[in-house]
Amino acid sequence: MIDALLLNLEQRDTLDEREKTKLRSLLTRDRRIAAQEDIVKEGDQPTTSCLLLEGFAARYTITGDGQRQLTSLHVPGEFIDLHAFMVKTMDHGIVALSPCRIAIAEHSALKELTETEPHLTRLLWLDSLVQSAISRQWLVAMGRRTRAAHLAHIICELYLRLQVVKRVDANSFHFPLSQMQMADVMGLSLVHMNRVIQELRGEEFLTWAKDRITIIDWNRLQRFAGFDPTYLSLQRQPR
Amino acid sequence: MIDALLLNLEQRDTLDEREKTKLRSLLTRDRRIAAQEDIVKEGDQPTTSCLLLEGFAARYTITGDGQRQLTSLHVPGEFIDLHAFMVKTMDHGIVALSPCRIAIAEHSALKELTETEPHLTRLLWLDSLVQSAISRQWLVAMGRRTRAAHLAHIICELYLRLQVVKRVDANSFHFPLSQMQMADVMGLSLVHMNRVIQELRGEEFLTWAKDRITIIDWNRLQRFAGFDPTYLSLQRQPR
DNA sequence: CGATGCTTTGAACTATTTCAACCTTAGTGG
DNA sequence: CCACTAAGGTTGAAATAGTTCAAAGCATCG
Repeated sequence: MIDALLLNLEQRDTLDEREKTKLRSLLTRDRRIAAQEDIVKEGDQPTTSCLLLEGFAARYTITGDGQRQLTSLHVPGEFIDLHAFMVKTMDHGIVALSPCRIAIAEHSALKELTETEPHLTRLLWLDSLVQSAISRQWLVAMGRRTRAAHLAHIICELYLRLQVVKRVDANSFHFPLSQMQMADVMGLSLVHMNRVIQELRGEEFLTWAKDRITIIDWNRLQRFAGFDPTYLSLQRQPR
Repeated sequence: MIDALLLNLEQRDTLDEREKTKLRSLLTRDRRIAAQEDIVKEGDQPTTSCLLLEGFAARYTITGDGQRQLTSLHVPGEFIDLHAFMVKTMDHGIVALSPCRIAIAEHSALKELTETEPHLTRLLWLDSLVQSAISRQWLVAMGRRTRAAHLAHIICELYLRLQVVKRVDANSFHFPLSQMQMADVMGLSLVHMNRVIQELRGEEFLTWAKDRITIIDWNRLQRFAGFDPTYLSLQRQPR
């Protein structure tokens, strides 16, 4: 069930059988969530944390005047609210952007893991550090790149994150977000988002139709985006 | 020496004497850095991590076309590159925005701490989670708030973070960043940054002259910024 | 077939950048 | 002490980027 999590962690370090068993025993129950439904709401004080098994999810915040900003996108194999176990109160919501399946871990079991499994603890901590690094790159893209380069950067990043968990097929991947949802990722209006997408299409970096993105020229796209994958920490080494 | 760190951690949970001693023994050497100098460079693979003791520091990334984006600001009591101990290669630089003093911890000692001190490990992890939460709020402000509200939000946040480590004096605090540095925080041109600052001055939310910001009306500023401090996790509770 | 939700387009309006000065302050050497 | 300089702050005006409003196109579903 938790294959995607193992792919994610084993991309960055090696796990022994005992550790894998421990993780499996941590994540027992699973749950299905419909598209557009909240997985966790702002203000919640959950007693469990969720691992995304299938689908796309996002963190979001609604501002006082009702606008929405998505602050991260999540793909299978990522913990989406692991931090709730130390932070206690959710300062943001998490929404399923497509039908999702999640596995659930009790906070008491996570706390016990930090007491008895220092290596696994470090790897889960690393997972949250990679998520931080992603947020920083999003800030760079939002603040100092052109909108087209910002979008290209997001697509490069998703391509690699999805590749790790075997959700990439040749040069294409399933990507079910609407242009409005992407506008909420990039902080743009829907109209402008549409024009930015057309810019990438026009330059023939990619095709994007229905629910599928296909990269036409990875190297050119990467160069255009100013994308450097260092921040994803994708090398396997002892941590 | 590490008083600011203790203020930071004890704001969120209680520490016993043994733990405080452990932290003191971790952070031995200290170092001074001149303003505008790099504390860590992008691409470095440090074998130590730094705690900021005095001054203002920032993470930054330079884009391909030479523009700079600051992705976080740091005040005394915060670890600035704790993550390097698991992430190995720095994907961004860290610069001293004013003269800084830092304390240094060996990665080997930090790793040992994760093996023997689960409670302290969780608190350091929490510190990195709060930094994540801050990045997310910056994304919201950059994407969906007016520029004036974005600036107001940053100031509200700094006010509380500085208050925790006793760097606030009544309603004012020392703030040595130039308008160009602030423009690099907000992803704006210098000219526009200047106009946004004048907007907050004009509304009499604050005064900002020389190196000092004074809040005139905290409640009005907070309301204008759409600021909700939940994300800073400032309540003391067992973690 | 009609309804619904997402995408695309045009045009007017607003926000932001860029360029080019000028102003103010603090420090430096004569 | 004063003239000079450098760095940061402020201003105006033209150019570019992004939003808003309004409408039309295009699939999918019952």
